[in-house]
Amino acid sequence: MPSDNPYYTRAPPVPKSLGTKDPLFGFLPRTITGKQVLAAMKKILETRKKLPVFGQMDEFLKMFTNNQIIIMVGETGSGKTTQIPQFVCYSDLPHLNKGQLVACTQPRRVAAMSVAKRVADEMDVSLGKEVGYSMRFEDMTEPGSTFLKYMTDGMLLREVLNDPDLKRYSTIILDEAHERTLATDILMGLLKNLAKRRSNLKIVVMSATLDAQKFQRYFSIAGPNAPLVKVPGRTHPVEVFYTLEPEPDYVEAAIRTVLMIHRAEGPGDILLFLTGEEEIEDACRKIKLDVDDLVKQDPDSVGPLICIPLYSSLSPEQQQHIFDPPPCPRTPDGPSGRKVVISTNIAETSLTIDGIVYVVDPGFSKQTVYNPRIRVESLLVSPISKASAQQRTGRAGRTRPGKCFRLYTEKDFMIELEEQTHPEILRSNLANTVLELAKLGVTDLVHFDYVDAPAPESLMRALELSNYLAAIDDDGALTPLGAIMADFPLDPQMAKMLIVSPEFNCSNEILTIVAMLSAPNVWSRPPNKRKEADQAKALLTVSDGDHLTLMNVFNSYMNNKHDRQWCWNNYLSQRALQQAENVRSQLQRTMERYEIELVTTQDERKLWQNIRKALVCGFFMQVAHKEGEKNNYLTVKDNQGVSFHPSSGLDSSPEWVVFNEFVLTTKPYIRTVTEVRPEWLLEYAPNYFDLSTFPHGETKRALLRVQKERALKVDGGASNGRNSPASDLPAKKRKKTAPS
DNA sequence: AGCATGGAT
Repeated sequence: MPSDNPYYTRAPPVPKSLGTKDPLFGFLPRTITGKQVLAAMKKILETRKKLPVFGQMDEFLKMFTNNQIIIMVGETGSGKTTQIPQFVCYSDLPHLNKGQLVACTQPRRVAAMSVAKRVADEMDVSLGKEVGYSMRFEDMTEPGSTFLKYMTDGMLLREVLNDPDLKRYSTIILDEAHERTLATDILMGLLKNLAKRRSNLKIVVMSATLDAQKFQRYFSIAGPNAPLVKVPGRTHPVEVFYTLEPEPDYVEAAIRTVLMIHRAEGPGDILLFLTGEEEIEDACRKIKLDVDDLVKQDPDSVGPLICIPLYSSLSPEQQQHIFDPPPCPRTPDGPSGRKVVISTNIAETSLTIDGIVYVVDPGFSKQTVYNPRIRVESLLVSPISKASAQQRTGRAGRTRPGKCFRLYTEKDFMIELEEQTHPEILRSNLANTVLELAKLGVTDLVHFDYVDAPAPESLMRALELSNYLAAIDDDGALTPLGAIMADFPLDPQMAKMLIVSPEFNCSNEILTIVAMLSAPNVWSRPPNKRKEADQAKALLTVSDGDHLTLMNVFNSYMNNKHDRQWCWNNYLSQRALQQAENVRSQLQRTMERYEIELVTTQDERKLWQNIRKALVCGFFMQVAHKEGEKNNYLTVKDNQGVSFHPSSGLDSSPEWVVFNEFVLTTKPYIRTVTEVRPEWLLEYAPNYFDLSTFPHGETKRALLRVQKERALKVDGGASNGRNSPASDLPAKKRKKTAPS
């Protein structure tokens, strides 16, 4: 996406770091001497020179000069992320060619931003000018000036959709390729292909050691293997301990281990990996109680200890606590204090905590698994891979030699753990990916040159969905509607619903609902304030459907002028609501590009009905039908038994509902549920609800009854007989009447 | 009846 596009906002400059590591630390304006400046320059250069990768500059540049694609392997602390892109700039000299850029992708936003800042400092240029970064909602680049751009991998993937040749880039560096994010995997496939078309494009793939061979073989376009540059890391040794027997209860074992370390090991902070919010908060409470007991028994030998939880739904301010210093000894010469950070796998890659000397690794994490047969993504607690275990271990050796306690046997590590975590492309719903590839003209999705090919069944499921949504025709080619859908940063169901919503005179409302569904959960429910939070939620609930409740929350937030206190009083996350507002305006700009009108219906009852009709146009494959008297529902066609998620505010138990997602936690649940009428299913999704091919059962019988009633009505002249909007492009100019 | 990662657009 070009940076001169008004679609993106410029973020305020990142404030200069005041840390003691900053080469300008202690500098006071208008008092600087030449000696100070030289010292700062020397300091920057010396830090760079100490990086292992610096010694291999010449080797890298030779390899880079002579090859189009190279693989670069560097462990943590090698300096590859900050240095290699600079080396490439010295080689490419992109600033001589106006508008030319070197890009370096990162899987995470924070990394793109902080690395760009560091590199701007090293090159002595200002961030956002010569060196910049680009990610969703934040473009810190200047067209014409920026020649080195750090960006998220998803951002570059978006950019390819509109400029398949990526002509502005002289070199593209894919960093952290071993993480195998969906976006990086697709980019690898596309870039391998693009390299054949653009001989002047260079590609550098940077990864951890284990995967190098795989990438070398995959990118072997000029020989049996793509050339490799290998740089050692710079970390401290970590001693690894295993349990002798498998631990039946890993949380209990983890707590025991933390206490053991606290009593018996020397100073240094602890990092414990658990799987989720509840488990973490629980462990924090238990450890605190146990330590209090220990201190009571033996105050002279047990130091104070603080527990700090870390998971993604905490606010950035709360996350900052991981950098708090450990507590002071209770008496000047008493036993030293210790900090325990209890974290999800967010601390495995995304956040580094200095001062960690001990890691406790029970060997589990929550992972999404996709089951294409029932079209369901679910979160499961699963054993981690060897690569993950090593990554966790490494977190103990950032500042000095450390210890890692693995709560499983060495035999289990050797035999039971997989080498690598399965790449995301093998574990995901590919609906978005299929549209993106189709937009790039990839028609044979099964034979696309993937690093790891997804299961054909996953692709078939995604193609089937796209076809029912009329985004892809029966020959697998993208329809004009599909081309528009691919441009929205949304799941195809939501894109479809948004694009057809002007037909129902409710695009204004659907835009809000889609934005809310794309944002993080807005409801906060603190464990000690559950009742109050539920009461506050009840006041904002619209009993006709959870989608309408989401809309109501957003509108109330706007009516209350984004008030912080109002959010707080109503147990709502202001961060999530702000995010929804951001998404909403981004989507609105995309709508404007395609002249999709923003319209509404005045009559409130009609409006709600229209909204539900638009929902059906996108989510007709996610419909459940009530079976029997109680809260028992069966999903249509798949016949999966489901219940409403406890968070649902829908109280009337209607016969037919659409749902936004299926979640498998303690039970199969459907979350965010709204009542719909069965005749809409037949009218707006006739292909999917073709009863002649429908599985037999109560659902089919109910639909047949509806069909019969409809036929009678048509004879009475109630239907206007026009085409269903579910298969059409939106009409640009429409009458302001809602369809009957 | 009982709310469950983390990353991206």
